[in-house]
Amino acid sequence: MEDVAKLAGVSISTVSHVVNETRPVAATTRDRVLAAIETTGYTGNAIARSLVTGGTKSIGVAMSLLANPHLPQLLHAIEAEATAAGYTVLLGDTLDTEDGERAAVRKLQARRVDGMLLTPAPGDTSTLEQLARTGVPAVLVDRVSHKIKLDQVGPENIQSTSTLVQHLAAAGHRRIAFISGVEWMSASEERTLGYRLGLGRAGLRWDSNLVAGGGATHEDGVLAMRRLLTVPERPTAVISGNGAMTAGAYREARAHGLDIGRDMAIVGHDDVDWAELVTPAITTMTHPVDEIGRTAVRLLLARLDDPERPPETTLLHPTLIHRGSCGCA
Amino acid sequence: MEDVAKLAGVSISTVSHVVNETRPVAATTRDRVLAAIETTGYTGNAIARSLVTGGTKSIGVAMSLLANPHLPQLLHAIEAEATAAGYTVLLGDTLDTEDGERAAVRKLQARRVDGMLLTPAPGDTSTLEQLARTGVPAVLVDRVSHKIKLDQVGPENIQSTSTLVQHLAAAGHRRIAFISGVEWMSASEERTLGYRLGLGRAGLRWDSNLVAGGGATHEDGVLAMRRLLTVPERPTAVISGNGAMTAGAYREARAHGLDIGRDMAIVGHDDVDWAELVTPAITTMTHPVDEIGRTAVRLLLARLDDPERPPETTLLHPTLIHRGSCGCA
DNA sequence: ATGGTTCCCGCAAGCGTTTGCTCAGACGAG
DNA sequence: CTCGTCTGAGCAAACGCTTGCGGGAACCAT
Repeated sequence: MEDVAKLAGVSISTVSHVVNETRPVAATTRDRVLAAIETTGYTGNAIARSLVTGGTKSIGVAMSLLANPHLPQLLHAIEAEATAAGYTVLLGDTLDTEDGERAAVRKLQARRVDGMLLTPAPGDTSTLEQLARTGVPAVLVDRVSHKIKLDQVGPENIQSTSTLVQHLAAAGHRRIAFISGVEWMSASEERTLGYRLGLGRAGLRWDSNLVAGGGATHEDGVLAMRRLLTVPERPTAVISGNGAMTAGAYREARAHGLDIGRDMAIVGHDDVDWAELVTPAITTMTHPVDEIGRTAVRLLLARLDDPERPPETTLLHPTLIHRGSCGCA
Repeated sequence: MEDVAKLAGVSISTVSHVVNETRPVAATTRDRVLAAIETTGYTGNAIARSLVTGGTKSIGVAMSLLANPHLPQLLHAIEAEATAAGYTVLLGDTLDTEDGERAAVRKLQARRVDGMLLTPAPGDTSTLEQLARTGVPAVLVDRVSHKIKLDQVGPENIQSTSTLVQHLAAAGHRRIAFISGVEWMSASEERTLGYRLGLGRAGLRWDSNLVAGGGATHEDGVLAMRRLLTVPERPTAVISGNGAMTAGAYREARAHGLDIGRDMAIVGHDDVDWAELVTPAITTMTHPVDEIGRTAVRLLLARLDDPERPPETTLLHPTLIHRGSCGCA
């Protein structure tokens, strides 16, 4: 910067003002400075800037890099939105454990990020408290909970699952089963709730035999489907609580010789990338992942702008992607 | 920090030395400082530290967040290895375009990362030159090129494709086709090379009718397979150049009523997550993604440690995941 | 001419750490 | 008792930038 100033024949403060457009500079002077910057290849030192301004223009993203099925899309959306606002993204892997989360958050804090996007690990609370205590603005992504007074963004689960039920009911199904997710996740609870809600709206009765699960993996889906196929008056349609389990259920149904779409309708949540590669392609509720990412960043920036604004929870509605596995049409 | 010093009744320089263990401090003094740190809740300011030390203990990762099929695994490995060494990961999305790449690299440089991991966008060179010019240590990940004098890590393509050919030949196939990737990627060239090499080793003749492609998407795979199915004396086995095309080829073959594994063997590269969800499951060469990520970080750290060491290119060998789609067994 | 405005721009004080120098005191040896 | 050695700790100068304050030149109206 000193070199630039010297080359342009001005003081470094003028260079600073030119770079930041922080006070009017005579056109000719500005041009000279700009030229000097060009020839010296000067790149501002964000570190030094941060030291004096107090902000780092960076946000931390703490989530499980492996457990999130939408990570690429989500990160892409976050990165784009952040970059557009002049922010950089720092990564922290929570490993989906309390300890990992604590470590990730600490690390990000030590880096003095201006704010954080966090997908909390199961069972956690202490980290959230620490966040609140240290006053680092944060918004919770994807795993939403009403008992927390923080900004949050996530998919809407109740109505969307209900939609799934109603869609199947409209196609004539009367025995609609549900493969539920792991219990500690509020998303699972909500989807289960939505299932019941949908049944009610469709005028169908809840039958505990038609609910299987409590898992999240491919294998869990296999087992759940296996069990559902043994219940008397077996279901003609199955709704799966998450992407991986949908795959397992799908395989298992086919392994039993069922023609998916005809003998058995299968629909799921989470639009995984292979959903349309299998035959029949899977009908799912697809999450507005991009929108979630962007909204999260926007919420964070809004809070950075006005720390006093009341916490806000945004639920984004999944949309039904109608493909072959539900058998209608 | 000043508060800590005051509270402990020492100078801030002593506090610094206690924190960094950078010079012996009398036990009693140290204890007092430590206690003071505890009660004040002091957390070192990484920003200020960076300003004076010149290093940021951070590395930039510049790649296409969307185009890389292994992003989660790769990022996870990178993050873990970096964190273990006390480094933080900054993200930059190249969008897989020259402009995006340039912007990402610039941004990361402005953040003064100590080094970068880069998956270069197609056709790029200018960014690499700039990197070299500005002297920011970098290692190229996944997309390797021999004409570049930088540290590089990526999958080995020639031998591994050859292995695929030989595997099929050993199962009795004589008409083995190849769906090649896009031309500008060195990985594609290498795989094509490996295909020819494998043919040679298996004592088979190269037949230009059996090479289709020049793409990367699902649709490209569909078209390539469609064409292959029209050649006289049609192939009994197909090797696909990348994951998405494998899916397309698979679908198209099945759409033609072929029983994959019996009528037609299909094997591919890139072990995508749905490879074992389809029936028959797909035999593929799976890339050692974790290893690639870890190695990349290690290479970078080594260079940070000794900037003068000669550039090194590490090729990691994919391994054959034997599943049903090749029909042998 | 002269006082008052307006425009531009330079000065210098930090921002929170690290670190080379320096120094005071304690202790042994001569 | 003096001097050389250590050990332990403080001083102050950077690091590269932002920004409040102040000053000089040019211009206008009187």
